[in-house]
This record gives sequence, C-alpha cells and structure tokens, in this order.
Amino acid sequence: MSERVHTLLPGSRIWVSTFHRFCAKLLREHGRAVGLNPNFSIYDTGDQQQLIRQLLHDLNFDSAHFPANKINARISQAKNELLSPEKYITRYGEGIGTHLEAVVAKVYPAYQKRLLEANAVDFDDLLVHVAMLLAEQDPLRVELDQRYRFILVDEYQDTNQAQYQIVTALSQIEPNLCATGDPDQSIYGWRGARIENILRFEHDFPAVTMIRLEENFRSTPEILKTADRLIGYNIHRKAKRLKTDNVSGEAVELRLYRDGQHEANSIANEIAALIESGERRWKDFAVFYRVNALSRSLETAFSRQRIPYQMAGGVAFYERVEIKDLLAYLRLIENPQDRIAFLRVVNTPTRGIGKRSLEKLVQWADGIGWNLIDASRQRVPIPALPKRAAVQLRTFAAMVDELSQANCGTVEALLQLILKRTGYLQQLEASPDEMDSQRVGNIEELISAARQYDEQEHENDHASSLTGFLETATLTQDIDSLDESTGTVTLMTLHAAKGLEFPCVYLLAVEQNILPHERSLRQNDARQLEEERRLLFVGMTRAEEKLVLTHTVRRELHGRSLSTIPSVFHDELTVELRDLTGAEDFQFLDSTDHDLRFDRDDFSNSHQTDDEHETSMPSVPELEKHHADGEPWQQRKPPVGQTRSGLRLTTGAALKSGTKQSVELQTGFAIGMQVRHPRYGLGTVIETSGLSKNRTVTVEFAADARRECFVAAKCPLQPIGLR
DNA sequence: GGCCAGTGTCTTTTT
DNA sequence: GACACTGGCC
Repeated sequence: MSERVHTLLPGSRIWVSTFHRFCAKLLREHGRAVGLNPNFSIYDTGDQQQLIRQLLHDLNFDSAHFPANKINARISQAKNELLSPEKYITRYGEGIGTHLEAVVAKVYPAYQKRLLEANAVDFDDLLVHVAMLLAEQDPLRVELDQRYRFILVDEYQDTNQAQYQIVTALSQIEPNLCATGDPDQSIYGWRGARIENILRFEHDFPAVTMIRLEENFRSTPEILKTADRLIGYNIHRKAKRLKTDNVSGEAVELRLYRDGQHEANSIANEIAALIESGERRWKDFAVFYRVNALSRSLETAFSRQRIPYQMAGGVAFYERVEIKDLLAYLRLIENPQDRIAFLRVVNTPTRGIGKRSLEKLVQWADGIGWNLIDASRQRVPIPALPKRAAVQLRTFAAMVDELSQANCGTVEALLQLILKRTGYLQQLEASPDEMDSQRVGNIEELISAARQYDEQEHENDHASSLTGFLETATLTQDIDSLDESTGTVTLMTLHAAKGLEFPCVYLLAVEQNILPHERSLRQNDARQLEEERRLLFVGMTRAEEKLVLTHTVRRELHGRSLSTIPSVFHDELTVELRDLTGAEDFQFLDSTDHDLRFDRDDFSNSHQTDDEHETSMPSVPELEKHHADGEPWQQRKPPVGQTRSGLRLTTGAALKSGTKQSVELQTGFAIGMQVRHPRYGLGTVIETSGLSKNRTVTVEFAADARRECFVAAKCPLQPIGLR
C-alpha cells in the first residue's frame, strides 16, 4: 500500500500504517501521560498468556478451570469495547456475572497493573491508551487533529470501538476523513470490529459524499455472479449488486477429492502442468484455507513437486521459540522492567536457575519494588535463595549489563553478541535434533532481518534503535513479508487474503465445520454464520480468472481423519461440480525405482484400469436443486464415465501438456534419492515397495546410519535431489 | 532444587 | 500436533 501510494504521489508526506503501528508511534512520543516510558515493550499473545498464567497462580485460581487463553480473550474483548478494569468490575464483579467473569474481574485489574509496572502494553492497549489520551488530553488531541489533516481509513468495516474513537477524535477541526470499505467483507467481528461504524458513517459525518463502487474490475462475470449470489444469502445486509464488464471466463468449479492429500497433490500437479504449458506463472496462483492447519498437506505436496511457494502466517516466524527467546533478550536490554522477558531468558539456555529460586527472587524484588534484573545484580543475600542460584543470577545480570553496554551500534551486531555470550547458538549447533538445525536457520533469518533493518535506518539517517526493531518484529504481520515479485505460489488463510487478488485461486475445504467453522456453528448464532459466509465471499472475490473450490470425502484434522459433511454454502453457489474421487493420484506411481524418467503417455495408459480398486464412489452431495428465483443450476452430477474425463482434465492436464521428451518428475521416491526428514535429517532412499497408497520407502539416515521405513503418502520426507 | 521425559489437554481467524 | 504440567531421577 505504502509503495503504491508513494509511486502515485512521489515526494508527498503521507504516512501509511496500521492502526497499531500508528498508535505505537504516538505512544512513544506521548505515552508518559498514561504511565509509559518511550522504551515500552509490546506483548504478543504468548506474552499476555504467560502473564495471565502468573497472575492466576498468584491469585490462587486454578489455571485448569480458568484457562489463560479464555481469560485473555475476555480481557481483550473488554478492551475492544473500551471497558476499563474499573468499569469491568462494576459490570461483572463478584455476584453479578458468571464465575469466569468474576475471575476476569479480579485478573484484569491486576493484569493491567503488571503491564504498567513492566513498562509494557499488549496489542489492544496500543489502541486503548491512545483512545484515552485523545479523550482526556484535549491540547494533544487538537495538536494531532491539526497535524493529520487528511485521513483515509481503508477497510473501515473492520474498525473497532477504540479505532473509531481515534479516527473521530482526529477528525474534528480538520474533518477531512475518507473511509473505504465494504460491509460484505467484514470478517473481524470476533475481534471487536463493528460493522455499524461503516453503516452509520453518514450519520456521524453528515457532510459526507458517498461514492458507490459497484463495478468490479477484477473478476470474470462467472466468479462475480456466484460470489454475489452467495452473499445474497446474508440477511443482515444492505443489498447491492456487483457488476462487471470483464470478458467471460471459465466456470467456477467445486471439486470433490478423496482426502486432503489427494486434494493437495492434485492441485500441485495442476499448477505444475499449467506452468509447464506456459499458460501461467507461479505468482498467478494462490491457495486459501480457513485454518492454518490445512497448509501442511499443501506444503508437503508443493515441496515434492518443487513448486516454489510462500506462506503467510502459519507458525508465524516471530512466534517461534528461538526467535522469541532472542527477542526477549533484546527486550530485556531495551526495557529492564520487562518481567516477562526476564523470566523467559533468565534460564535459557539453562543455567541452573529453577522455578523455586525464581519464586524467591520475585518475592524479594516485589517486596522492595525493584525490577528483577536489579534484584539479581545486588549482593545482599535473599532469604531462602540457595547460594548457587544467587551466584548464577549475579552472573546473568552481569552478562545482561555487558550486553546492554553493547547496545550502541547495529541491531545485528548486538544479536551476534547475544548469541555468542549466551551460548544459545552453540547449544543448538551441538544438538543432533534436526529441529534444532532448523532453528539455527531461523536465527540466521532473524539476523538478516536485523541487518536489513539496520541498513534501512542507516539510509534514512537514523541510528538503529532497538525499540524500532522490536516494534517491527512484533507488529509485522507475515503477510507484509510476502513478496509479489518473487514469483511463487502464495498460501494463506482467508483472513489474510483480504485486499489481495490473484488470477487463479484455489479455496480449500469448503466443508461443514471448517467453512463454516464449527465454532461459528456452536452457538447457533446466525450472525456468526453470516461472518463465515462473508469470509468465503472475500476468498472468492480475490480470484480474477480461475476459481476452484474444493472439498473432500475424508478430512484429517487435529490428528484424526473424519468423514466430512458438505458445507451449507454449497447450496448457495453456482458452480460446476467435479467429482474427482475416482481419479488416480499419480503422485506415487513413479516408474521404476532407478529411473525417475518416464513417458507420460505410457503412464496414463497403464493406469486406466486402476479404477477397479476404487470400491465405493461417494455420492456427490445433492446439489441439483433450483434456486427460488428459478435460475437453473449449472451444477450437474457427472455421469459415471465423466469421472474419467475429470481425470483427464485435472491430472490429465499434466499428461496432456507433457511433451514426448521425458520430463523429470520429482513426485515419487526412487532409490538413491537424497531426502530430508524433519526429525532424522538427511538420508538416502535405499528401498521402495508397494504401489499407490501402500507405497513405502526405506531411508538410511546420514547422521547415525539408522534405517526407517515410511508410508510414502504420509511421511514428511522431502526429496532434495539425486546424488 | 533442577532437569528431563512422559502425559494430558485443547485445537479459528489477527494485531 | 503443539504445548503446559507432573513426576521421577540426578
């Protein structure tokens, strides 16, 4: 967004940022009024829950009965509604609300107090503090109102109460406010977003000019029509019709696969085929899913097929243990009051400072109001603290002091020093665990992120500030790191997809309990179901030319494989049905063990009889209905023979596009192939046997010559080339 | 008192 | 399947 704006208006003084970043910046300048020093820490969800867990312990609440994540959600909800701890107590205190609310009424004030003592804020606080500042400090409000003369809020339908107040407060004297948004794309209700904000905009700002953007320049009429029809099933909605003059394209497909593997492999094959035929480029493709857990099978299939992909979200980079550990060191250096950071790293890597010792330290430090690092440094004996632990604490404090003094150059240099002085890297490098060598890789990535940050700050004539780097690390969503230019397939959740567009979109698992998600069905709340429908709508309208929705007969999730139920949304779509459950999954039908090359025509012929193995062909969900408006469904149940043509069209696309000259296909495992296993590391395939789903592969691992046999279809082995 | 392995629980979406 | 918590061992 920022790049686009600055390209359109070079040299203009426009600041583009998220609400959270904007607020963080304001608080660095003006936070003292709410008790924050400029070097405050920003706590992420993990930090928040850690703090809440400590509080539950201190307040003698059973953390099994009152889980930290639930309490955290309640506190966050309260903050989104600008409900202060005091107001919360009045509303839900003892004897008024539920048991959980009574606990929250105790934890919330303590939580807020602890945050302030640690000179820290959580995500919600960034907004809440600023909203309060603007409400209570009129001179500041006036100053900022005049500073930001023109404000544009994108995706206004996703603003919450706090954001609404901030925007309004900054648009009094200079009421030059422009909001863009679409109520049909409101997908953040669960985190406090209020559609009303956009619906009542005209009321809030009576001098408004409303511009309706009903013409769509992105999608084909086919895509638009089915999306438009779907969203029409939402009752709580301002009716509108989407139109386009774009040329007609392919029909939207709804495909049925056997299971997630089949689905992932087939999509991977199809993409590979479309690339090979020269029709498409990698970056034309995106795959969306409702929950991050669904990305796994795709990742496996894509790596096997050597399809370059980038993923937004997932196990977010900055949430990995090793990254969080190192960031905690940085945080502690920057903000010695940061208790959560201290407790995270004081015994990482282990230094013989255990839980009991830390309890004593905390007790003593709290008694005299010191922060933990100062308490560790001092030499007066702490009651009941073993001498050994006291010595270790002092050593740790001295090390942190030394590191703090080194905090005057680049962030990269500081990180390098931390790695060296703490022995963190050494410990990982010494470990035989493959996971740990991946961690080393992640750390290298962090270092290069730090280097980039340093360079950027240098270019802008700023000194590298640790605060700035930490802020970037905490507030950068993974989607920001997606690179449009890299030419890779993009994988992401439906939420992350908002605002983007791709020529070809695959939207996975349109199944009951996934989309709509089971949690939205639990309370039988029509509004929650409508949000799920909007989510599907958002996903579909990202597609420019080709849109494929999928579902499967069985779905493996949470470690279990269950029969699926077609999504309630199936009946609301105008799509072409395609049952691919009988299609061969040629992923594991590589030719001979020693030769990866094969002739694709031979291949296709030799397996045409394999259909017999497919005993039960699941019936296509009954979709042959007619909508009330009499519009005929384009959906049709394929006659038996059509399954095969389905094969030819999908997996067959790969066959068709294959030229006579054999092409090296990296789909199967062959003897001599080098592979990588997440746990055992590098190895060589020494044996394969069985066919299709039963195919097994035996690997000898380099590290300890151990031999393991895997089911090819299920194992996380990744081919890394032939020896 | 600390460390590690094994067990049990919960499992959406994001800043 | 990831992570917090418990219990046994050093």
